[in-house]
Amino acid sequence: MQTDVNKKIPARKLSHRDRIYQDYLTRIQRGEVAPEDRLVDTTIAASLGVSRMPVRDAMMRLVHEGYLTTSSRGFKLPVWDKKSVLEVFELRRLLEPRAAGLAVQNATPEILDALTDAFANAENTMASDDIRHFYRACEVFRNLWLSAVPNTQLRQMIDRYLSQIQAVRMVTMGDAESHALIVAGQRQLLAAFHAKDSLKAFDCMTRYVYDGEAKYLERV
Amino acid sequence: MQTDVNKKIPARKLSHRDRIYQDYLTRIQRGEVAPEDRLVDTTIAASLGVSRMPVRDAMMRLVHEGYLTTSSRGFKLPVWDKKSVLEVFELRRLLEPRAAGLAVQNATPEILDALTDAFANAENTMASDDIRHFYRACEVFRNLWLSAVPNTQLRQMIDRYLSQIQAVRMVTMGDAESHALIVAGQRQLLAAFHAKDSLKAFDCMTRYVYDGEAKYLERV
DNA sequence: TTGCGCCAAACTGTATACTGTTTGTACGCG
DNA sequence: CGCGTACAAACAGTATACAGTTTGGCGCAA
Repeated sequence: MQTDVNKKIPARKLSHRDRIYQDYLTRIQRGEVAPEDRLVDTTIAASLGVSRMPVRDAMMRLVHEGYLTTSSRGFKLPVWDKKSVLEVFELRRLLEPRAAGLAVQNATPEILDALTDAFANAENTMASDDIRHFYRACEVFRNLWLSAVPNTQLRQMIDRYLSQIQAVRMVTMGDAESHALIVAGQRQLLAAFHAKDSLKAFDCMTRYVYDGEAKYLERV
Repeated sequence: MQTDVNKKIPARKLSHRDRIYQDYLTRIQRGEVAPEDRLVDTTIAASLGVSRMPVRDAMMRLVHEGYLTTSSRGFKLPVWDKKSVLEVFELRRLLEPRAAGLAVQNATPEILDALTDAFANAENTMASDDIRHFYRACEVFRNLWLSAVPNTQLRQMIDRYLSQIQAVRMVTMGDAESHALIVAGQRQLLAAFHAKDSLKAFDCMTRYVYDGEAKYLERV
């Protein structure tokens, strides 16, 4: 099919496979894929006007990274049982406080400013009707402080499991109480960043994760 | 080509892709792939009597998991710079002490026995001429106590980065001093397991990782 | 109506082919 | 002898085809 649309531009480095991977990764991370959706490579390929192979490659990569599962009838979102979610909370308690502390030590003024803006945005959209919008603001805030973590390996690990438990976060995102908790945690973390207080960042990240776990346990 | 050798046996669940993946994963983990080796899908496919696709799938999976890199001329082992290695040591300090503590609490008598045997094996082969043999014994010991970690997510994370820095471990495995350090660490950990002392396991794992890092820094 | 089995469609895994790109090399020009 | 260029081979990405397997539904019988 039409694979040679714009071959003249050498800046076009990304292959179909990588673009499809990125596309569906962000879709999954944004919660735009429903648990009942069945992602079938042939269907997606037809809709994109490419062959099955690059779609298949992208889907299988997502499977290996834990974002999808393959169940002999299309790719689907994995179901996270309570045990796995609690295990991830334990991981978060181990990694994120340290990451926050390191990020504080490493944050540039630009990141600080961006973080301040992102927090204001999240705070404003907290009471918004559109939960999705609030969620996106939180995502921006998180990605910002994570970008200041100098330990690349650590950052990638956090990135990985955080987006995997996306569906779970949607669950606890339902009520206003959780929103207030999240924004309060962000506020404290932001204060720690401004104060260059890495220990405070460590502590408030610890509390933040614990609070999140408690909220999750409240709602099953 | 011959894909239908033994289709009658329904237990034969593994696809070519998965078998090739497993095969090369263990080869990489065992250090049987040299840094200068170039793994080319067509060549491997020809040698295995299968088509390029399953080999390619397996290689790309290994790439995405960090075991290989794709450099426009075959797949090769990734080069780990000092910074990345130190970052992984930081990760290990965060995760492995906790994992060891949990493993102690969760270890069954069978695992304890196996661990004792594995330690004896490692101790015996320490002075052996065959470094590879000693290394394998250490691998067995490590996999054993890791198998007792109840937190699956945590275990998988440790598994992932540990085998990635395989090449690095080969570096520090060179001298007898390191061997003694490793065996001493294993002895203490084993004692903690027998004493059901999870805090001791936590502490001695912490020291073990620190010692490993120091040894690495000695040898650049 | 319910249970059983069969069949067609859906889907996965693999094979093969083709295209575009990169790399190594050898030849020609300076 | 050095340097650039062009050509061939190697290799990655994608397309297409096909076989084997699973699934869901339909018909038939109890």
